[in-house]
Amino acid sequence: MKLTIYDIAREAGVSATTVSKVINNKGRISEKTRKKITAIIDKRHYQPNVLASAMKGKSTYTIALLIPDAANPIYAQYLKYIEEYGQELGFSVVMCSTGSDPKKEAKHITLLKQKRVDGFIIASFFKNEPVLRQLIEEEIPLVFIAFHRPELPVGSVAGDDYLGGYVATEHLLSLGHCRIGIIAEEGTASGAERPRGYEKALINAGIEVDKNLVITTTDPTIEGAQLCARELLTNRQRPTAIFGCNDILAIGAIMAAKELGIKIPDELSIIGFDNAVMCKVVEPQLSSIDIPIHEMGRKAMGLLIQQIEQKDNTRQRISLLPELVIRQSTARLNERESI
Amino acid sequence: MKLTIYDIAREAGVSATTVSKVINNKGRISEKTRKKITAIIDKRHYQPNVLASAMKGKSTYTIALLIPDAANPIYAQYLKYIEEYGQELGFSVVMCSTGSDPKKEAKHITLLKQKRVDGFIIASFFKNEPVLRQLIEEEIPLVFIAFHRPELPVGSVAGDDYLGGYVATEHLLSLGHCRIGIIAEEGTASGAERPRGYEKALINAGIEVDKNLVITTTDPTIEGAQLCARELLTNRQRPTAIFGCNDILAIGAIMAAKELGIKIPDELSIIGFDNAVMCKVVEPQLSSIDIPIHEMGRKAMGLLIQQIEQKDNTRQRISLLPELVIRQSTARLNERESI
DNA sequence: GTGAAAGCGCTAACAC
DNA sequence: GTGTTAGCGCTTTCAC
Repeated sequence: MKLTIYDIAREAGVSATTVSKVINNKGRISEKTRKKITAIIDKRHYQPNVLASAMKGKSTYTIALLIPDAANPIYAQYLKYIEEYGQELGFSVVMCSTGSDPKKEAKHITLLKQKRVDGFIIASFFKNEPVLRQLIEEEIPLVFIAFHRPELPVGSVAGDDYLGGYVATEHLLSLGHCRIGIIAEEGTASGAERPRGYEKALINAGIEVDKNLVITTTDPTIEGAQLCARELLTNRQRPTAIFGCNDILAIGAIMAAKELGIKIPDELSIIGFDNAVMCKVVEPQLSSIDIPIHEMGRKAMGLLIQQIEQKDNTRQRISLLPELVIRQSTARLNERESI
Repeated sequence: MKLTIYDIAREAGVSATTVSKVINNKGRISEKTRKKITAIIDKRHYQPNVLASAMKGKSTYTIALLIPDAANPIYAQYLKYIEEYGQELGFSVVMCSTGSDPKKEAKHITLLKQKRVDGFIIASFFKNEPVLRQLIEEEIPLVFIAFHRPELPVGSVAGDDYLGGYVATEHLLSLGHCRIGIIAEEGTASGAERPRGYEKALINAGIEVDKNLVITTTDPTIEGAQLCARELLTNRQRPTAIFGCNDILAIGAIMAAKELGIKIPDELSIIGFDNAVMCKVVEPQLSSIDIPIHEMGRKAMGLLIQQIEQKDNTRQRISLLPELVIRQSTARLNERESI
């Protein structure tokens, strides 16, 4: 703890400068002194103080990840993979749960700027526009994950939510379903794109979008979705399929169907989105749209590091392709039942 | 970014010291200069450089949380609540996934010591004993969450796993089950305590522990547990109840039962541990043992902050009481079936 | 090849 | 009440 570069220098009979050069592989050092110094460093378990070197303009090798809710399994996965890649590169990641609250967002950003983190990854969305613009203006390395903001000069990587919504709906369509309900989540970026894909797929199939079949909820929990689904399923003309814009929403729909004695998939097909672990656990197992989260996490971290290290100005927008995963919750429309 | 305390001092026509004192509420400053200085700080959006003040021996207001796997929903919850409380107190938390790998553990600790984090919270367990002892020796603030190490002078907060195992087993016993299988996880702290509770409950009930009914797995996934459960259920004399030492393990058992056409809870009762969200999603809904994770997270953070701020030496060991949550996967033993 | 000196932005004695 | 000075541990010219 109290061991400094001077202690090492003294023991090696050289100056602190020389030791610093050895540590950072800079300048010309004779093989002999280099060996001697590294030997002493090892012996004493000397570890340079990152704070001090950061003070001299070097990086802190720390980045911040802002996510709405760390306990949400999907976000937890982003965190995992971002951290995993960061670790390989020698970066630490500080995790910030914002609870989607603009005040907390601002508080975190302020604090972390004071701590001189090298950059930020913002997941899913960000409400505090002024703070965001400030970040961009100050040219602090910044990357979005799980959403795009095409109008902003910020790199981003996300699953293609629009396409995912399209694919999910098309799957249902291909099974003969025409009356397809959708439960969407309000206020998130994906909450807008996925329904757009849904609408597009319907229109392409020559089906008019029925507003009675579209529900948007502000309570994206199983219970909240269950409520929505109940509404959908007690319609005079109930849908034969439901697209839940994420797996939680879809599971809420499964719950509602069970409650109402509606058989899945015989009388009702349900598809989710995200392909979370839960899909394999519910009964029936939930068909879903898989997003390559691992790849997203690494790509986002990669983008950020690029900005940090090379002062690189290219801002990429990366969309990763979703994939349909068919399980037991979707089936061909049973003509007799559909009446 | 480039605004320093000197810029503020100059603008206010005072010295940097005075500004520093205002910021830290130290020494005597006239109300007039204080007002003037704070006004300028606000106007210029000046934010002190935490690195620089940390260099002068102050804290970094950053702590590290080491967990085996960030994507595990249970750990993600610890993270969430620790971060939440930390934030209230002005602390950032850097998240480290160790993958239970001693090398990674060491790498993280080394790096974070270089970054002068104020302290560490280690979750679930820690393999690298030498590194751990080093940490203790250096008197770096340290707290364990989700496990105890009574022989070490380290504060810790955990659910009472022993009691939890006892309660789970007793619940099964009270329903008339005598042949109770258990699927445990190898290598974790809770992986040892929960089975101990199970054994104690059996012994108290006058039932001998049958080693054929105890399985320990190194693969704590649904699939891994499914394998174990299959083994248990294809025994010549199969158990009438299974205690999964965590919910994932219990869900694996549910899967195995379904696969073998064994009805739950009519022919087989299953209980899990942790009371994760998944319990409500599986069919039948899983009885489980609830651990007050929120409280654990806050208590752990509180313990750590105490050590950091007050150089407090009392090392508390806090055990939080688990609670039985009965759902649909456990039922009274059907005498006819039990033969 | 190596070292002396200056300074990153801040705080803590210790004057005044 | 306020300022001067020194220094945290490191890196970086620039001189030798």
